[in-house]
Amino acid sequence: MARQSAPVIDAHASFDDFSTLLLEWYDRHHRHLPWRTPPADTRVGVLPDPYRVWLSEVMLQQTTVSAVKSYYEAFLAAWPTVEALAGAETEAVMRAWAGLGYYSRARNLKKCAETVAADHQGRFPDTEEGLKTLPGIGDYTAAAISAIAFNRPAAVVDGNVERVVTRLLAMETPLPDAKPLIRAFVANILPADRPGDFAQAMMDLGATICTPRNPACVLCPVSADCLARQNGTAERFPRKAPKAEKPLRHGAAFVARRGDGAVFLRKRPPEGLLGGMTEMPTTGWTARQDGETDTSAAPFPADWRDCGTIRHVFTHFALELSVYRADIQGSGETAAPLPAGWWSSPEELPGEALPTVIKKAIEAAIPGATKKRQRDRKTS
DNA sequence: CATTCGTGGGC
DNA sequence: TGCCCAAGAAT
Repeated sequence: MARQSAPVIDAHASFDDFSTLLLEWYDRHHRHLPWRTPPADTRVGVLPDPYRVWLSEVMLQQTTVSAVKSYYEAFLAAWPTVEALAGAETEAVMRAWAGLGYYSRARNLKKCAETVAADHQGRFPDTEEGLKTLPGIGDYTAAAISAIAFNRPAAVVDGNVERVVTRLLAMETPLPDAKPLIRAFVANILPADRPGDFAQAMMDLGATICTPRNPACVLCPVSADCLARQNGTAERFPRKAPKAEKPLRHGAAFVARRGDGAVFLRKRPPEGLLGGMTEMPTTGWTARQDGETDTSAAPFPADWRDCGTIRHVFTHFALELSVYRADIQGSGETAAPLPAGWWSSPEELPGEALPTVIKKAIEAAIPGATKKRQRDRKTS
């Protein structure tokens, strides 16, 4: 829209001091994060390990900093280099990723490490174009790695930057249509000397000052440049296309417990929802509830007992899962042959590649079963 | 290009 | 409680 391109051009001149003010703020108020090299170091040419930048950026895709921290530390301890990760077992990576969500990221992480180790001598490409050829690295992550790990002038646009820029310009164009305009604006104001710090400064500003609700405009280093601030409409940006409503799906899950406490598990298909992760036998999750028990869909005949229903909300649908438990006598022999899978002992179960929704279902059937064993509580 | 992909926290 | 959101990518 012509109406939107004009402000971007005008902005270039009037936002001349923007980067200076933002970087001065970042030098004093930047967040301290495990994967970050502080500006005192980057300013003298000390850059972070690209492997660590990549690992953190993939984990941070649609995921909060607080959720990522412990996973990042665990991955770095288990696999300190891209070669180490390339040599890991995929199943070990899936177990370590369990609970973080968006599990295709874990498989792509492993594939990417293998490619970098085998085809790039263990070194990540330094250009956006080169990085984007790798699995799991898209527009944002390629720009972020190029800027942060190699200090190249890439326009890094994530959700934070979208919010900051649409407010600065009071941009009426809704997302995602506004994305090219935002990228062009960022490319125009990008400081040639500190592109990595600039990218992180924009994200820190969005995360700590220019927040979705109740932005702290009074503390903002660039509030004088902000059109939404002048209009008192910061919270109205960014504008977004209306979202589709979430359908409700139903299903049933079957927790078979052996005499020694082991639980029967299987692996989900490698692609799609919770791809490659571990679960107990379940029905499909599109079946309509008919008011009758679902035990006719059980993986084998047994005395299936109703353990209630759990609810779980995914990105694009909600799930009501009926949970059943059967106690199998002896060492797991059933009236019918078992489907593909394995028995997981009480010691192994907490470390399996169990998504959160599956853990919730197991907990409904066997309280405490997925929790890592705690030391005996002393009655102090 | 619209849809498909998790989860936990904040209000 | 329900809705929004978080350093998006793949198809």
